[in-house]
Amino acid sequence: MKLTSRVRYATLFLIYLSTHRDQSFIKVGEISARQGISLKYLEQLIRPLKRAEIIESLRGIKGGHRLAKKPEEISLGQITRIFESPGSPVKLIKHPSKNSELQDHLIQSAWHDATQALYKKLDEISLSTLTSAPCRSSRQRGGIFKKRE
Amino acid sequence: MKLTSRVRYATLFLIYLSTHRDQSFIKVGEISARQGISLKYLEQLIRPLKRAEIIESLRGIKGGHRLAKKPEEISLGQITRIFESPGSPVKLIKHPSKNSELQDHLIQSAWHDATQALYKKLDEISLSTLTSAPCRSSRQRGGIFKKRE
DNA sequence: TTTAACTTGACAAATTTCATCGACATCTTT
DNA sequence: AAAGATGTCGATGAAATTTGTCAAGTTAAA
Repeated sequence: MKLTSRVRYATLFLIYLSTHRDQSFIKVGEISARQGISLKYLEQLIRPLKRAEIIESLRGIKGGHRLAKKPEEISLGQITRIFESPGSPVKLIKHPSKNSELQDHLIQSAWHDATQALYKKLDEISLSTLTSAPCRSSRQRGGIFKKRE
Repeated sequence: MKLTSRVRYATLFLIYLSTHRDQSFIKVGEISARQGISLKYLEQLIRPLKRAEIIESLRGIKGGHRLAKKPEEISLGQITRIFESPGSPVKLIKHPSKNSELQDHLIQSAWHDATQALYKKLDEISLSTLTSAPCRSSRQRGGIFKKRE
């Protein structure tokens, strides 16, 4: 599982589209400027979203992007998987050792289980979950990003 | 939230230590070779773990590493936070716009809530959860890493 | 005690990937 | 045709990942 600015930017972008479904076809520059995201980079991230048929785009002076699905049908899990590299994310195990294969594979699958639990959580979180969330927990606290001393 | 190979490697390493608590002081090369992880890179990842007092190390010919805590006291959340960059992970919002600040902040905090939900999940998953997991769900299925068509 | 073997620890360099930026082509409305 | 938007391609800088060199600590044998 890879969770970098790609999925963050893409999600921010989709949330914006989700909360502006009335004004169809929104321009990238609008979101880029207001959310502080690089315009050209965001444009690159939009292409995979379009291929996945999560959004649809229109060129021209009145062009822009809009959601191709309902917000409740788009989950963080989908978005994350879109930006996952197609290659095998779990490396093959080299075995200079002899009979300890079972142990090694168990370790790999332990990590596999962890990511799966995470994906399950991500699949539960949809755009509508995020925008109309009643369970806002820590808006006023310092937040989850405390620095370590 | 940043979830890259760092936390994957570190977790794989810690799981190995967790399942070999009888043989105290395990060498990095052992894990590196068997899990297919770059030796020198893994050595770099071990240092932050040591600073966080999750493991303790010993040099010399009989040296190596071992857990400094019980497996149930070490969570994926801790590991992830250790490798988080100290800088602000959520960008400040530039405002060429006028009065739409509320909307923009809501979008940012929506993402904030999502990552927080993830961290909460990560905090629930400890090393002992992973190693002695009775809830192995999809060992035989294709797994979570299906490619998109 | 000395030496050799083997380990982690500290840097540094090289390579790949991520993120940003720029130039130009393409599409669509006016 | 002109304007304003997306789409494609390539270049650039920063960060992540990999690899290499050497110093320092620890054990065991000579």
